[in-house]
Amino acid sequence: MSGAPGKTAREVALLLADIGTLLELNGEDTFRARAFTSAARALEGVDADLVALARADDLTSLRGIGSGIAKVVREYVLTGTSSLYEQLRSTTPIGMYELLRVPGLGPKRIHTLYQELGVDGLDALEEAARSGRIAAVAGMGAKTEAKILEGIDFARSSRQLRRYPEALELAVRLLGWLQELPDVDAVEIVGALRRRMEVVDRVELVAASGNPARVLEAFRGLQGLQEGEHSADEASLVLSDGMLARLRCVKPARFVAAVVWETGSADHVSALAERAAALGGSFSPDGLVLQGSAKRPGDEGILYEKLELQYVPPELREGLGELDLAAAWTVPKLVELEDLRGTFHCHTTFSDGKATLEEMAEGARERGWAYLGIADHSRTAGYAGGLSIEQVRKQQRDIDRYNRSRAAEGFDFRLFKGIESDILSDGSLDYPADVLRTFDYVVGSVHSAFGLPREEMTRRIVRAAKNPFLTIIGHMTGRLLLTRDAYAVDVEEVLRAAARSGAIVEINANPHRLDLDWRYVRDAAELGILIAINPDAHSVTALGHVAFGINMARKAGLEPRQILNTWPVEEVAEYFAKRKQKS
DNA sequence: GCCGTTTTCGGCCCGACTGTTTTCAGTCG
Repeated sequence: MSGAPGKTAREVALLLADIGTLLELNGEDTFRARAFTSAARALEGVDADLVALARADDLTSLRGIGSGIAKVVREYVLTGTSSLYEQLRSTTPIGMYELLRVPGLGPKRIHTLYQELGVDGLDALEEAARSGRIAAVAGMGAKTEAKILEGIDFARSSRQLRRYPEALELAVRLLGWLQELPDVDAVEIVGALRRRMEVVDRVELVAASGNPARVLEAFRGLQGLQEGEHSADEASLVLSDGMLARLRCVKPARFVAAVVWETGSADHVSALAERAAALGGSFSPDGLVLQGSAKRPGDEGILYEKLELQYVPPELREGLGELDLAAAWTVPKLVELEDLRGTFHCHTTFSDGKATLEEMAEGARERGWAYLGIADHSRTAGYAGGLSIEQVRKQQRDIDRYNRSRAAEGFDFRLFKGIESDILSDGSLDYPADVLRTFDYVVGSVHSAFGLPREEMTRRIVRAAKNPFLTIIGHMTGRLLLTRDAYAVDVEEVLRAAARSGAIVEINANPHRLDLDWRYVRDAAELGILIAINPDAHSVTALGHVAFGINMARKAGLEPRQILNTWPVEEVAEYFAKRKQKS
């Protein structure tokens, strides 16, 4: 759990990104800070042995890394620490990070507020705003102050929360550490994380041991963690970055029941308890009792069976009616990652992607996929290198050429010609009809004018959903988890329009989005809407984001057939062609 | 701090929007 040398590229990327943020917060030159940020991004997808490169003095061969950053990386991978990072950390109050979560506050203003008013965290920010001192700072005024005050609640509410991948990473490390303990017989990640929730407020684990007290003692002694609350069979710790970790440790005979108890939502678990009571028994944190005797189910399936229920996968244990399905033995056979044969929303170097068309295609083939849809940004998205009509034509020629050469080589793989077209303010798409017609499919997304009134935004997206050129509605609400709320839109109304027009709805699998929200995906599925799981990948590695989308599809109870990317290539092509015929 | 067949210095994705301003800075996507 500590900083041994031999860092992975990912760990180095995290360090460089953190340094970039710290430099910004310290009011350093924007371009210097950006150099660290872009070096971090460049390293994210790199599969290089940084230790070897550092030893060979060859780090600068990597794009985005010059002599200055090479020194930082070298020190970090060889010694496990970075003096630049330590120095920045020691002079930057920890609360400054939280200020970045306040909408309307960027690094410049944060630095100014720190210099002028000593604002070093959310509490100080609120105090300064309430006393009217922010409006008095040069360059800011009453409106800025009011907006900041509004944003503080948002920043506070997301303080302890973590997105799934970050929480999972921590949980896996704790899991590995626990598995190494000689006293531990078994460990399982439980709670919201095991239910694959998109955001969690804590990491929870259950361990089995003949000596729970000793395991909990070791857990409480973990390096770098402060002790929180604890009771007889559990301990909680607040980690240095504010995340909460909780361990429950029980005797092996109680393990399975404890795992089920700690995994389900409160509603799911109380429904299980009701079920046990109806059978004349009981289900509690201590275990399952039926016919007067304590049961020791060997696995979770047996526990559900003893309650005369079909097994319920963790993703569905939310208390949303899943026990009715389990009692009727009609739990859906949930989609799995292996069911995917391709995906449809990927970017390339034609717009703001990091990998070329060919690299993305090869990445998809290596995953065993049969097809990949390329959907770069459309021309209005200037900030993301959106494609002019000429570039569209060029890309389509490249795709045709690629497909021909694969076919000639006998490979069973196909690229689809798509585009992520901006849905403009009036609900129209971003190219004239004669250009839209040339795509196999169109993902329509909102990237601008987020502040439209709810009715207008709904009208805008409904109009797009009715447009026969639009095939898939991309990230429906524009939310960025823990960063930006969904814009105001009547999702139900858009879904009804999509159901009528035959538009597909995307689960954007980027772990920062996971949009459409799985709760609405349930509604979409009930309306018979077809779902696409799209990684919104800007690199080959990010194709793997589809796994997060699968999590959401499973939470929504989807079976493979309800998801376009599980279909064989011929059926997908046919669906696209039919959709276009309506235009 | 990075980068280079317009540059080893002087740029750095770029345009819309907002609020603060009297010509622009900061944020956002």
